[in-house]
Amino acid sequence: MTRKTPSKKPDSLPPDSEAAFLAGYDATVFERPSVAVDVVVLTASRGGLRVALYLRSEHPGKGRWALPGGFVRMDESLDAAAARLLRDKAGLSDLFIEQLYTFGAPGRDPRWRIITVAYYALVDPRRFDEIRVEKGARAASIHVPWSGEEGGPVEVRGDADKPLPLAFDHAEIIGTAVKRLRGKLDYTPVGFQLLPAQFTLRALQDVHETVRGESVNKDSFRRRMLAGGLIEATGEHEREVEHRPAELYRFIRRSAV
Amino acid sequence: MTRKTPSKKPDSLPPDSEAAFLAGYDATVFERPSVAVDVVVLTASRGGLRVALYLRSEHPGKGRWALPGGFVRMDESLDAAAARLLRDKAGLSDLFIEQLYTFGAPGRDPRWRIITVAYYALVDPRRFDEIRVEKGARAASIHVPWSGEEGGPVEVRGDADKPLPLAFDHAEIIGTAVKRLRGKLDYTPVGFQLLPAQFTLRALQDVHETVRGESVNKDSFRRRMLAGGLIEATGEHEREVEHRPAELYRFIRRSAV
DNA sequence: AAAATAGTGTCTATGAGACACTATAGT
DNA sequence: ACTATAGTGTCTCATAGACACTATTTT
Repeated sequence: MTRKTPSKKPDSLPPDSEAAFLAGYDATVFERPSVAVDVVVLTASRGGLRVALYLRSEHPGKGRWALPGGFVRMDESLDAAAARLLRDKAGLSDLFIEQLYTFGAPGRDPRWRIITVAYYALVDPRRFDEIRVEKGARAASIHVPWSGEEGGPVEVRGDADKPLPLAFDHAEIIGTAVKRLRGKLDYTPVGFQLLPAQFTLRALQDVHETVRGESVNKDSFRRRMLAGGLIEATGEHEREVEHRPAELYRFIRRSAV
Repeated sequence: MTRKTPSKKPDSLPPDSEAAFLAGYDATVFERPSVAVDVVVLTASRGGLRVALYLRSEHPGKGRWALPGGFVRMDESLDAAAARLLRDKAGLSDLFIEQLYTFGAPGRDPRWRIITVAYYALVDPRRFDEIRVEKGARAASIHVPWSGEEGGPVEVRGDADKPLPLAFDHAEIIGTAVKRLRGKLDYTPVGFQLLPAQFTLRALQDVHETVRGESVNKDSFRRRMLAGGLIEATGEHEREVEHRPAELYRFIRRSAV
């Protein structure tokens, strides 16, 4: 890692000049923010949207719940850092994961300046429940106080619907993830990431209703999904249900066209 | 600015524990990436999409063209840094500006680790052309080698369609901005940010066609825009044109509902 | 048989595209 | 009068919602 020596540091420069730009450049050699990555691990089931949280046992944010996160290493990309944290803290890999937004308000961490690049990951409920239960890990249900894609912070609740206090600006980060997910649901194949490999149309509809926070028209939904060319029937049917078993479908990954 | 002293640094910790998290935390006291902000200033006219670029006069990237950018100060938010850079480097303020994506590949800057939070700003062609012409400022036209919202790097060209070499990963950053703009055009009032306060429906259609890179149906477009409730007629008409003058419209900012 | 959900067929309302037409400016 | 663009009316087609109906499993 080579560092530019802070030799060139002119006092007066014409504003907006390239030289002024480079002067500002050198200044950061002395003081830099820390850069972290936080991951919003989301799942959807009939009970609603859930997120993986960890209880902070030390200050700051002691006694509050936080997203899995950590600092970016100097030799890894942001995507790699997110994948590493997901693996180390939640024991999950090979998930859909995407960069969400970067949060950098000066006071968001009381210690010093920490800029966090937030990611969100999607996982089906079965794998979500398999998250290694380490000290303090918990699946919290998300309550969205806004409708549509307005955005804003959310509330999370634990067992018995008890509200969980969130550390830092994590309520806003989770809210941003929900907003993004709602926006992508209709136009991308993101919904399938919240389901196991095989699923019924009803399960797919449940996912859409859970994410959007409102019910959708059953007939239209079925037609749209079947006409979309993104799923195909497996020929198999679900078993051990108390009613007529539905056919199982699988998601077709868009092949190279 | 208080710094946690690097006193606590245990050698062996149970993996995935909170203590391990905090150890990783302390490590960053010693080595941190720099954090920059780059702004993609976009405008649309019948000639196509254009972006504001600056010639780099020093290494790295000497002789190449770069987005206006600079380092985030320790006491300002990311949004504030973007607004400051837009004002100082392009002389523009009060524009639509939004965070785009954060680029952090380890090798993207050959000097040392620089993570850049990219923003994009939209401006109408008249104001774009008013950008203070300082040393090296230039409006480059964007050529998009992909269709729809596939994404990927773009090419930029200067006068006489001469290709301009871009510094760092700025071709990818501009491509990401174009992709985002295309995605938002149909579902948000973002198109109006590329027009002056009063505009004709034809001008609005030009903006959509320029951004999307393909022609749209005239009748349907007019109906959609008029039915959308986002614009209203001013009663005035354009003047000094070689044909029937069109009515001028204005964008209605969504009032609190 | 009753209950519950899966899955199908048909009608209707809405909105986009296509096309034909009229209107109004400059030359 | 001719040309270019603005703006309107109407037809058709595709799709979403609504509703009624049939199908298949467990209890």
